[in-house]
Amino acid sequence: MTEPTSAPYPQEELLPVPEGAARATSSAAKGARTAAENLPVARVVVDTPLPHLDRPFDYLVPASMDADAAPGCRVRVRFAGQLADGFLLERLADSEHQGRLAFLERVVSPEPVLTAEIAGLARAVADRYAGTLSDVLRLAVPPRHARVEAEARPDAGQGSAPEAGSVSPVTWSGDAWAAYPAGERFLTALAEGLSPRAVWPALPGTGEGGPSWPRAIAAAVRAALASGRGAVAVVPDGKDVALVARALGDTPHVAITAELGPAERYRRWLRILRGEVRAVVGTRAAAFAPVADLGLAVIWDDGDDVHSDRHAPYPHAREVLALRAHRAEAGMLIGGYAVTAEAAQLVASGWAGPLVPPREEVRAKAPRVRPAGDDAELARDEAARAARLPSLAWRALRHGLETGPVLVQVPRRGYLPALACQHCRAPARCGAQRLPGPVCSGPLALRNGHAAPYCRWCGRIAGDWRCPSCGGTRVRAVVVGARRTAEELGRAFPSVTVKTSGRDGVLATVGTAPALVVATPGAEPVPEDGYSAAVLLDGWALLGRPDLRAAEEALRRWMNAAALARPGAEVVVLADSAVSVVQALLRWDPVTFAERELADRAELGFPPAVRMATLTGPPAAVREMLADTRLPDGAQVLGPVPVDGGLERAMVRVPRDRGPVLAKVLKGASGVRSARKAADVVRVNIDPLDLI
DNA sequence: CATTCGCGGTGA
DNA sequence: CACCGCGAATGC
Repeated sequence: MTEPTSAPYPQEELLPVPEGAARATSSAAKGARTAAENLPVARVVVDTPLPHLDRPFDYLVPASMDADAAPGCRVRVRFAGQLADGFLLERLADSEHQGRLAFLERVVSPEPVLTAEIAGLARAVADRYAGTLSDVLRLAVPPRHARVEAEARPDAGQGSAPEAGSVSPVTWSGDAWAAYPAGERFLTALAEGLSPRAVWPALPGTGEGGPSWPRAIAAAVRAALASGRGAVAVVPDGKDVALVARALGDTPHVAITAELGPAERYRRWLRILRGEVRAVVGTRAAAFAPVADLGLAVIWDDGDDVHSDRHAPYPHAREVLALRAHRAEAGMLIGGYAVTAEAAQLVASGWAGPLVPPREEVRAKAPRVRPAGDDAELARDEAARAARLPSLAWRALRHGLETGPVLVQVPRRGYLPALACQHCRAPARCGAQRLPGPVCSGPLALRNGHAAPYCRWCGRIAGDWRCPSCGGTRVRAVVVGARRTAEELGRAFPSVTVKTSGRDGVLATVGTAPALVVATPGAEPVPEDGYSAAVLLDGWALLGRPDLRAAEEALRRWMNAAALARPGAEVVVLADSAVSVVQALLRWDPVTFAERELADRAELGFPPAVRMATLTGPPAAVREMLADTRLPDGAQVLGPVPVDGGLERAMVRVPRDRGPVLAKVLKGASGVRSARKAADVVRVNIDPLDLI
C-alpha cells in the first residue's frame, strides 16, 4: 500500500527502460525495472504446499540483483498476488513461459544454500514419496539465521577459514574392522575413491571404551575422507551422535543434532556448505547435509523408527541416503545389530553387499541368551514372584550384580492391544483371500459389542478364524503394561541402586558399579564396561503388537539391549524359544532372520517386497480419491477401513517397479483435490512404517 | 490459498 | 447491453 521510505531503490531502477524489454506489470509504484543483461531468467521453486504447483516458475532478474541472484540462493517472489519464499534453481537466457514474467522481488541472501546435488536429491525424494519439492526442501535446508550467516562470510574478515579437510591429509586404519573378513577391502575401496555399498550386521559386545560400532563408523568415514571426498553418518539420536563424534576424535567433523538450537545448528550447517568440513554425523536431517563430493553415506540402526521423518512426505533416512549414494555415486554403509527387511532387500537385489562377521567372532562377542517362556518356573523370592520374574531371570540378575551393572528392559507404554491365539499366542492375522493377490494378513481386533474379531486392514469379520500355527480357534487379548513389573523389581533387590532411563529422562551412561538399570527400548544407558547380565522383559508385549514389523522390531530391540552386555554375559529373554524370532536372538543370527522376514513379506505382499501407499482421511474423501485415481496395472486396494478420529484408511499395493508410477498418480490425484477446495485432506504415505 | 477468469443471469 | 456474482481455473 504505502511506499517504503526507509529503503531507497538502487540507481538502476531509476534509469529509463529500453523499449521492448519485459517489464513487471504491477511495478508502476516502484518505478520501471530492467532485467539483467546476462541470463535474465531465474528458475525458482516457490514455497507452497500445493501439490499441483510443484514445478519451477520463471522470473526476471532485475539488473540490480544480477550479482546476488546466484543458483541456490533464497529469493522472495510475488506469487499469485502474494509474496512467497523460494529458491533460485538456475539462471537461463530465456523462458518457455508464454505470458509475461514478473521480476524477483528480492534476493533474501546471496548464500547459495541449495546446491545442485541437494536440489536433485530433494526432487528424487519428493517423487519417491508422492510429496512436493517444497516440503522436502523444508527438511533439507535449515531456516536462515541472518546473524550467523553474516558472522563468517568466507570473504569477510582477515584470511580465509582453514580448509580442515584438505590441509592435513586424513589417515585411516582398518583396525576397527579387523574382525570382518571383508572389512579391509571395504575401507581400501573407499580410500581409493571407489564406492562400495554394504549391509553391516555389527558384532555385539561392549568392553572398555563402550561399544565398538562408533569406532567402525569413524574408520569408514576416515577412509572416505582419505580419498578426498566427504562423508555423512546418520544415527538415531543425540546419544549416538555423541558416541560417533567421540570416535572421530580429531578427525575434522561437525555433529548436528536437534538440541543445538537454530543458531548453532545453522552455523555448523554453513561450515559444511562452505566446504570447511567434509565429515558430518547427525540425526535424520543430516542425510541432506550439503557435503560436497560425497564419498560415503552411513546409517546406523536403520530399523529405528526415528529415522522416518515426522513431516510430509515422511521420508526415511535410509531411503534418502540410498537415493543420495546412488545419485552421487558414493559408497554406503547400512549398519546395526539387527538387519531390516529393507536392508536384506538391498543385498538380495545386488545393490549392496554383505559385510558380515564370521560365526566364531559372533560366538566370542555375543552374550549367552536364554529363553524363559510362559511356563517358566517363577522365582521363589516373594518380591520377584510378585513381579512375575522367572527364577532363571532372577538368578541371572543376582549373579550379574556381583560384578557390575545389570540391565532390565521393560516395554514402553502405549502399545495397542492386540489379539493372539489363545493357545499358542501367535498374533492373530486376517486370512481373507484377495484374488488374485495374497491373503490380507492384517491384524485382528475386537470391536465393542461384537463377538467375532475383525480385520483392522480389510475390515472383514473373521468369524471362522483358525490359528495357522496350532489350529486353535479362540483368540485372546495380549495384555500389556509391564511397567509395574519394573517397579516391583526394585523390591526384589532391596539393597541395590536402581537407575531408570526412559522416554522422559534418558540416562546416557552407567559406570562399572553394581546397579539395577531399568530402561525402555532405545533408552538403554551405554555401560562403561558392559552389563554383566540383562533381562528382556517385554517379550509378548513386543511380539503381540498388531504391527507388520512386530517380530523385526522385537529382535532389533532385544539385540540393541543384549549387545550392551559383556561377551558371554547371561541374558534372559521372556519369550518362548519355539518362536523363530526368539531363535534368531539365541543364535545371534540377524541375517537369516531378515532374509526370512523378506521372504515372508514377499509372500504376504508387504514392503519392501512390494510398494505400498496408505491414504488416510475423511471416509468420503478417501473413496473419492480412490475413484479419481488411475492406479497402475496390478494395483490392489485394501479397505478402506475405519481408523482413529473418524477417519478411514485405504491401502494400495503395487509391484516394486510400479512404485514410481503409483507415487506419481497419487500426487496427481492429491493435486486435483487441492486445486479444488477439497478441505478434507487425504494424507498419502508411501511405505509407512506403521502398517497397523 | 488468493486472485483472476468467464459464463450466465439480471435489471435498466 | 452493461454489470454483477459465483464457480472454475490458475498461479511465472
